[in-house]
Amino acid sequence: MTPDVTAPSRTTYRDVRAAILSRITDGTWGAGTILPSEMELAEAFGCARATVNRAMREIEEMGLVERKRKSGTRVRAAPVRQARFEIPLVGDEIAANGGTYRYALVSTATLPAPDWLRGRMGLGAGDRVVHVTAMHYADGAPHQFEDRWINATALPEVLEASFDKQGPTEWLIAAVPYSEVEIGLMAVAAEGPLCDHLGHAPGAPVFRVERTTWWQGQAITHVRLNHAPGYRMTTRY
Amino acid sequence: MTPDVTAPSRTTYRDVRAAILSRITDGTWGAGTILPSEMELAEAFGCARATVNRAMREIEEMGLVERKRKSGTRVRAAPVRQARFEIPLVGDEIAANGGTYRYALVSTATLPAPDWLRGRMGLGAGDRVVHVTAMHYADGAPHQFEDRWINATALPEVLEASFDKQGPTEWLIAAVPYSEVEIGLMAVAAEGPLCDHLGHAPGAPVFRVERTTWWQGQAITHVRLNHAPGYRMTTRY
DNA sequence: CAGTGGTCTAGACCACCGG
DNA sequence: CGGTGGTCTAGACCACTGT
Repeated sequence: MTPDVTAPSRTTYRDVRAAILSRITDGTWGAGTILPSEMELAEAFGCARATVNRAMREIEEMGLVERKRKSGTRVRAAPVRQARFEIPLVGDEIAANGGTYRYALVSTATLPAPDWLRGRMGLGAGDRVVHVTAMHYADGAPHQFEDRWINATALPEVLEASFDKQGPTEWLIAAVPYSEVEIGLMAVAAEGPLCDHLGHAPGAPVFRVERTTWWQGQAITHVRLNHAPGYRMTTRY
Repeated sequence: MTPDVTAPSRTTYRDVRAAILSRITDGTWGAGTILPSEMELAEAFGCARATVNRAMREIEEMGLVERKRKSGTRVRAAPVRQARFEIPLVGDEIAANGGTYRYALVSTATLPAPDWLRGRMGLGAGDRVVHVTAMHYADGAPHQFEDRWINATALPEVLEASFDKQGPTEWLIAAVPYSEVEIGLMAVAAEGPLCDHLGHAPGAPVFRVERTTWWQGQAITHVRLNHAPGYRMTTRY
């Protein structure tokens, strides 16, 4: 047997995905087009149907097509655009950008949960929380002001924790397994301690990330991450 | 043969995924743990390795585990948290919240690309752009001020387009196949026409989504979507 | 080198749903 | 009803990488 010299490796699901994607993005298969069935594509590409299926599932997940049994796969008119943003630890984010990270605890206190927090976290009247504020610096300049509340009823260990050297985020990661998270992004006006710590003028626009974390149905922590002027959250897709 | 009355259907990849997830989220498999190999899990769950593989791939995609050949699957210490935000058409977003949507064109103009835009979009000195500004209302109240620039050199049809009744986003979706997008989120201070249209006081914090769209290596459009006070972008995961 | 994940295959059965 | 996607299987080969 003379082996096939041009030895084309098998068709991979990446090949199929790329081929289909390019037909969609170059307009060959415009919005509303029904794509050939998986069987037909498998034959056309010379591969198994499972391979086409995986390619198609990924394209569907990207939001470019809509799949339904019997009716087939249709190119979406208005792609469900979804952007993915990485939510790294602030220290990692700064290091990734080549900066030097520094952490500084500002304050800690244990107190009954204020009303607005009880609503957010679904706490009862008797629940106590630990309130931590801290600063994160990049290359010596203020980068983020962290304002965090931790449910001491659900997580009594927090009463023993010190956040002198280690930020509350790191402590929580070690203390609590994976959890459900609700994130909100917004623009707010700088006021109070925020101005002092971030060097904002009062009323200046602050980019804020608000995050509430739940574990097994209980709210564990609520945090406001307030960013220094000029901060942008970006992504490509 | 008496058929199995309790007829357990086969183990699906969802079953496997749920089982593994619960062991991770309840702390049974804490951060750093090396999970059993796919073969072992397949045997344990009584299913094919491909089924375990699919479950594991999805868990990996959620950012909970890290997989490497030979070394196996390890539970991440600091989960690469990635939040997915839906980026719907503003009209759809308002309708989804039960509001009434209204669109109003504010201005259009054709002009040479200003310097800052040439940088963003990679345009040459001679390139012309169409500048469109428009308002989006929810239940009659200002919701979003859109400030968009479209590359007329790459997309000459835009010169004939009217944005009286239809927003530029809708027009672009119909005119350009799927494209690559760069998104930035930020907080800025309200100024100029923004104040008038959104009802912000000058200097008030504005949540802005900036988006640049590319198609086949060419920048097609750059848009700033400025939101009315109180706007939040939220997601859960 | 050997173990782990990465992927493909050929075949099968099933669930859904449009005509 | 019949076609389409959804999924599982058993087996195989491969690519990477720790030891």
